[in-house]
Amino acid sequence: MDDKAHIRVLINHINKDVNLTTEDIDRVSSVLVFKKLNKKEFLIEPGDTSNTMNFIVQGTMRSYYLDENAQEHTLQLGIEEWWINDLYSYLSRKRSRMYVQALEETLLLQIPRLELEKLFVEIPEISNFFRLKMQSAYVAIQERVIENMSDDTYERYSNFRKKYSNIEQRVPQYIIASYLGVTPEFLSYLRKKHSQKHS
Amino acid sequence: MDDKAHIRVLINHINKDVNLTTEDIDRVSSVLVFKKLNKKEFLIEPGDTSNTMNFIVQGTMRSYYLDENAQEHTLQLGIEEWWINDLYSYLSRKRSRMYVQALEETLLLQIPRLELEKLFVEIPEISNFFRLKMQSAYVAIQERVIENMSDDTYERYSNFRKKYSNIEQRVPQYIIASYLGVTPEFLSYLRKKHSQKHS
DNA sequence: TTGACTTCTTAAGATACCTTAAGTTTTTTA
DNA sequence: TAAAAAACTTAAGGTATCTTAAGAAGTCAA
Repeated sequence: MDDKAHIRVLINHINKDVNLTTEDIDRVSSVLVFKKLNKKEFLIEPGDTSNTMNFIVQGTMRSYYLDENAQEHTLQLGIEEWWINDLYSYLSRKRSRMYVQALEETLLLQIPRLELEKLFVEIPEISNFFRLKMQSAYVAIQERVIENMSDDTYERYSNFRKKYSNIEQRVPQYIIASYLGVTPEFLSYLRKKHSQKHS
Repeated sequence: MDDKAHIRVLINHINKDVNLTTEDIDRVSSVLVFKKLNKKEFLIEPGDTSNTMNFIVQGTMRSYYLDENAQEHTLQLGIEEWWINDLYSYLSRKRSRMYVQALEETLLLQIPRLELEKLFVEIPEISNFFRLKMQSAYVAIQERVIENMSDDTYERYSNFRKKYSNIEQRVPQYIIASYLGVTPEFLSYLRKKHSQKHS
């Protein structure tokens, strides 16, 4: 796939929610930046400030942070046609405490923040698109708070597999454990317990 | 305090983040609705769809839901000059699974959704204001996911007291427990343990 | 293709948190 | 102001999850 085709993927993605004119598309295309990351390479590290919106064209990404005991906690996972970022840093203009990392060789399309703010003024549909994205990000994360508080771990694991069946196969178990908030040992124990029960 | 003074509180609140002209203020004021709730009265119950943005002029509110074991889980608390809602229902136009309830006699100023959408078009500053609110709601809830995953319960309780020192005194312990995701008994045990250590 | 590294599993002992139940204190209501 | 209701505490016993440690399996790099 060449650059134009990659850009087309992003444009189609946006056009699922709003309607861009041909001029809009050209204008948006003009501010896009490609970024290629090797496996395990970081897009953002603690201390950085996020200055771009990042659309995954190809690959797998995650965001995570280290707690005071140097334990990893995965906040977000993403594959093709997902947005990945530390929105806290991007929105607040403060330094990130997170890592945003490629789990495979990954190709991103980035929109620099200052360009995006111009686009918001020039193209209301772009503003609407990101408002919608923001809303679904909020709803998704609230969903997560609710799930973390109520369901038991195995149920959360099941839900995760249902919801992210496409991601689950591409991500190591220990990262899924760190997403669910348990140790890899315990997740392994649960998996065994349940596979025995259902066989 | 009379109605005009109450409206002034909301306008001042908005004007901390953006700048409304006198006409803007009149226009906004014209769509506001007062709503009074008795202690324990519900603003939203499961099955309802949220159709308003709700600003607390006076009182205390919380949103919570019941899990499959009929356990309460408090998602949001709010006092004077906070917004309270089930944003999931408001944004998605779907039925809520939550309760939004007054913990004291409470006075709200409401903006109906359809009116607000008109305001977004007429007054860009209002649109900006709610975009900012949306962003800080997102950042706050992400903060909460992070905290729930890393810190131990007592630390989360301490953080809660620091962050919401004004709220903590007005809300029963069992609601704080349900916000932190532990049983009231365990929170009570932690409180004792620590008060002994620090005396 | 082998060695080195990364990921996954197993298991024993430890701990945080829950459940139940009962008693005490505080707040609300009549 | 008494009675009822709501909220808080205490304690014993139970369970979910963690920690540590070691080995097995899978993947990557020379």
